[in-house]
Order: sequence, then structure tokens, then C-alpha cells
Amino acid sequence: MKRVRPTARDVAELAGVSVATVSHVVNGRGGRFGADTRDRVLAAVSELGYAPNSSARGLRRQRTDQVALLVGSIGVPANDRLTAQLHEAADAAGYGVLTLLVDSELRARHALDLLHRGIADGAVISDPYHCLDDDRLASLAHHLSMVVMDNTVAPDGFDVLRMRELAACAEGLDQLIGGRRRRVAFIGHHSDLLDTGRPSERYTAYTQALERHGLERDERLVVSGADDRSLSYWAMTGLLQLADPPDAVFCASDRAAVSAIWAIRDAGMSVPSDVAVLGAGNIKEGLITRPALSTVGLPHLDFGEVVRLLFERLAALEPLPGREVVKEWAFIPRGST
Amino acid sequence: MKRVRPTARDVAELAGVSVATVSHVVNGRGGRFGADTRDRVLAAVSELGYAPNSSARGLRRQRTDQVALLVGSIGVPANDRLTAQLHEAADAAGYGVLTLLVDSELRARHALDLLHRGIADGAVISDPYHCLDDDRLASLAHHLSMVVMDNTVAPDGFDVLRMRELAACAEGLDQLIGGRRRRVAFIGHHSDLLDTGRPSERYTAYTQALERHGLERDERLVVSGADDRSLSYWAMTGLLQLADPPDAVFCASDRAAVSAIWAIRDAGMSVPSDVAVLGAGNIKEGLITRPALSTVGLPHLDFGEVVRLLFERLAALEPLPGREVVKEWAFIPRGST
DNA sequence: CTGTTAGCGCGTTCAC
DNA sequence: GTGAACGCGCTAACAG
Repeated sequence: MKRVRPTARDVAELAGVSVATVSHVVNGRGGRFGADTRDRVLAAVSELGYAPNSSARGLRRQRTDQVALLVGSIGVPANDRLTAQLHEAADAAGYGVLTLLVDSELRARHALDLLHRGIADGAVISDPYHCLDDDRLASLAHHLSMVVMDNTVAPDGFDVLRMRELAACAEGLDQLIGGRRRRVAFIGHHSDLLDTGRPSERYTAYTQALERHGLERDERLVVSGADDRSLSYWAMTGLLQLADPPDAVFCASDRAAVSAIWAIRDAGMSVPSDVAVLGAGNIKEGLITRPALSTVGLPHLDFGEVVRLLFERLAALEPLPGREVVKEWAFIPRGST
Repeated sequence: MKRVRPTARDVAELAGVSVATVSHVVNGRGGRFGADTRDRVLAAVSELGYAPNSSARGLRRQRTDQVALLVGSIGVPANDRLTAQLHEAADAAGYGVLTLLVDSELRARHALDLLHRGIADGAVISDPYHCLDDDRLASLAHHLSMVVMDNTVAPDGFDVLRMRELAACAEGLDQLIGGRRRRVAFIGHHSDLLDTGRPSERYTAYTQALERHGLERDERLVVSGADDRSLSYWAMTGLLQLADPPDAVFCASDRAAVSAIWAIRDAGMSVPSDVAVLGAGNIKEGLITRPALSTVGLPHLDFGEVVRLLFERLAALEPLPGREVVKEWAFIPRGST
């Protein structure tokens, strides 16, 4: 369906040189050329609109100069931040970034397949939920510089970044409950509430907090909705309409917590006196709610570490050991608890 | 730095067949094989963890089975929706999706370069702001199935999707102003307020509405902040602290409008009686504000058309003419005006 | 400084 | 049904 793309050979013929010379000029190799030769080549390049074919180049050089970013969902502030930082570093290191959305089993399989087939030289796997079943993950590391953000997997030829959320969540929940709250709700991500046998740390913290404070668990207070700002608003609204509504709520995302605060205010109730709210993620928006949102999360939403690990690995000449970095979440008390 | 990846040749040797047979089996070609042959090949494939190299395959087949999505920013609901729909269609058509972030001149150049080099068979260019200067855009269409979402470019070997925003914005602004509002503010995107010589339709609509209603323009009422939920909150808060605060505000994004509503309520004022608010984009969240957000945008946030154009083009055997689809924005009145 | 040669890994003829 | 040979477009190594 399309006109054939010009190749180095076309350029070479037009410029009256060999393809090797074209390659040399285009790639800036080989020091100085005869100015006329170089100009003729460049003129031919621009006349034909030549650009080296990336497949051929990749095949020959055994590298693509691309890094892949696998994210489990879009519209999540933390992923947006990671994306931005990865792009920043990639620009500096001369790499491009290919973002792959991995929000289902099928897409995870497809994305790992692409990595396996050498579509990129390196990868950051941010939300490996759907990827972990596949033990190709480990074998990928033989061919690929890889950083995985996960708490359950061990470094094995690739680096791992862990986020310790549990302690901060526990601390936050302790303050949320504060000895006087009796009915504590949880608005979780869809995946939190799936029974995967691998409960999230946030959900675990919730469960443990109930026990620690001797509170009875009420399944009606555990709802989904943290993935979506609207859903969480309606979820909170629904909770408030219970005959015995919650007096505190832990939201698995700050986005949900912000919506929850609105829902509470719109219901004519007050935060934190009627219902206390604790979020998770520490996004900037937590500062514009009234009251400001208490949350757990990284003190600074920063993924410089991940990015550094990846590009160190890409630059390394020898195989690097699998490294492990642990980032500790903190409780950031503000007005909503 | 890494162990070499197994090739078809390795598989062939292990299975005791030729590389051609490996290729046939892996790609499901060539009808039936001796069941034993096929099994031996598949066993070797899985033992070695073989996957065909994508560069070599791309080079040979002259296609990558990938489509690229170029977006100008992340965290924008419309882009998120487009991303989701493109993935959906790509899965169905057997393509993968590579997302490229194009939020600066440099990255635009880099992304177009990649397309030029044949990294994908097709592309959707969503926010071509940074791409348009480059006339490679047209030449790309010779090699690439392409859909561009823009109002200023003409189809030329590629398809164009236009969004007519102006009329709906005018209608919305008319109701926003409603004969009695005297001081109408505009919270724009950063790019709206840059003097690019190509003002956005939303900004144009604002300017024209002021004139139409005989309102004096006050530069202090034109502020940036629509790109970010926090920024827009502070922007609105600042506007309310003016000696002569606005009694109406048009926000270039619904996200900003939602924040603006909260800023107004937090300032102890009421929407719409003290300050009326009009958003743009028609996101779901407009339904959870109190009052619900009046907005302009697509009646249904749907990019099925774009996606359809792309895959039609990819499937076409003959060159297709450049097609043009126009989607009309509508004014969606709710409570905030 | 420039040209020649070889081969990256794969899919596709065409023989057998 | 299977294998041998070719070339996709490019770059690295070497020759001149």
C-alpha cells in the first residue's frame, strides 16, 4: 500500500558513494570526511528523506536503544511520575521510551513476549501483578536490563525495588482509629478485593488494624472503588447511607480519599469529626482538600532510584548482581484524621 | 553483558530439523507436519526459551505488527480513554501498542524519527502540537498508516479527525454569562496562554464571548492552571481574592473545573449563585460535583472513530485517500452554570 | 578517507 | 513434509 522506503543503497547511488560511506556519514563515524563527500551524502539523505530502518539496525547492532516501561494502569499519579522521570533519564542517556500497558493477563503475556523478542534493551516493570505468574520474568533478565518494582519477587539477574508500606499504613491506621472510632471502612482497589492469595499490604494493614484495636469486621464496610475517582465517590456515599455508617475510612489511593472527603462533605457531614479519612500515595492534591488529607506514602514521590538502577545496568560492561532497594513509606498526618 | 539469546538455528539443531521447519512450526504455516516433528520442535522451543527476534522478523517481513500512539501529555482523561480503546482494537487486530510521550519539541522529533525508521506499522498522533512544524508528518504517510487528531492540518495520505469545539464553547459561554455575569475568568492550559499564533478554540471562544457580551477584558482574570488539579485550585483561590473577583469562570479542562468548584466552596461562596463554572472535556467526574458540572465536550467520550480509521488503513490493500472526520462538541448544561 | 565484504536472525521461495 | 539457499537493510571489520 505504500511507496517503498529509501534505503542506504538508494542514498549511496544518488550520492555516488558506497553504502558504507552513507552509514559512516549518517552515524558520524570515521572522523572527518571529504567535505564534498559528506555534503553529497547529506544532500541525498534529505532529498530522499532517508532514515535508517530500525529493524535492520537493531538486527545488526544487537540493540535497539529503547527502554520499555510496563505499567499496570493509566491515570495513576505515581505511574505518571515514573513515566516522566524515566523519559528524563532516557533522553539524557540517548534512549527512547516505549510504554506498554499491562492491565490484563493477555496484555502482560504480549508485553513480556515483546521484551523476550528483543524490542528493547531494558525495561522497568512497574506493576508486575499480571506478569509474575510467568517465570519468563527471570529468564528475561539474561537478555535484558531489568528493574522490577515489587515486594514479592527476589532479585535474580535483575534489580528489585521494594516499597515497605505496611508499617506506615499501620501507623496511619492507628491514628485514624485513635481509640474512639468504632466502624472503620476500607475502599480498596479492584485487585485488592480479588482473592488472589496475595493480599496487598494496604489491605493487610487494614485487617491487622481491626484486630489490633479489637474492632469487629463488617464486610459491608469493605468496598471497591479506589481505582476511579467517581466510583470512590459513590462508594463513600453508599457507605454513609448504611444504617450504621462508618466513622473512619482508609482509602487505598489518595484519589479515592479526595473523592471520599467530597462525598462526606456533600452528605452534610464533617471531616474528621464525623468521619476521619486516611489516603495512600501522597499525591499533591491531598493539600487542596479541606481539611488537608492525611496519607501514607513516599515522603517524596520520586523514582530516581529505579531509573538510576536501570541505566546503570544498561551502561554496565559486566553482568551486575541483582540489587535490591527498599523504600520505606511514611505516615504523613494532616487534617483529615 | 548477557548470555546470547537462542536463535531459530539453535532450536533447529536441538530438534534435529532445519531452521525452515522451525519457522514453519512457530508460525503455524505449511499445513500439517509430522506430529513428532512438530512436537520435537515445540519441545526445543520451550526448552531453550526461544522467541523469534523482532528486529530480524521485522526486517524480513517488512512490518512490525505494532502501532504507535503519540500523546502530548499523560494524566489527561481523554488520552486515557483513547489509549484504552486503541489497545482494545489492537488486541483484536493482532497488533501491539507502543505509547510514545511527546511533550516537548525534542521528544516530538525523536518520536517522529522512530516512526520514520519504521518502528511501527501505524500511528495515532493525538496531540500533534509539537509535531506539526515538521513537514516530515506528510512524508511519514507514505510509509505508515496514520491518523492525526488536529484541526489545522489537512488529510494528505493520512486521516484527520477534527473536533469542532468553538460552537459548543460559545453556547456554553453564553449560558455561563447569561446576561448578568460581568467578570468572567478563564483558567487555561499552559499552552493556551503561550502566544503561539495558533490560539486554542477554547481560548478563542472565551475572547469572542467577552466581545459578544460587551464585557471588558481583564488580564488578571486570565490565568494558567488547567493542566493540573492542584494548580487550578490555587488559581481559582487566587482569583477569588482579587478586589473585584470573577462571578463566572470558564475552565479549559474539566479537571480544573472540578477543582475550581471546590475552591469556590472552600472560600465560602456558592456555585453557581456567586460564581458560575463551565468546564471542558465532559469527564465522568463532572457528575459527582455539587452542583454537577456544566461542560462542553463530546457527548460520549469515544474515540472509536479514530481507531477504526487506523485499522481500516492498516488492513487496506490499496492506498486509501486521506479521510476527514469531524466530531462536533456539544454543550452539556448541568447545575454549575 | 573510502570501498569491499560478511553476516546479524529470520521467513520465503524452490527443490527434493 | 522437509531442507538448502537467498536476501531483507544495515553496520563492523578490514583493505586499500
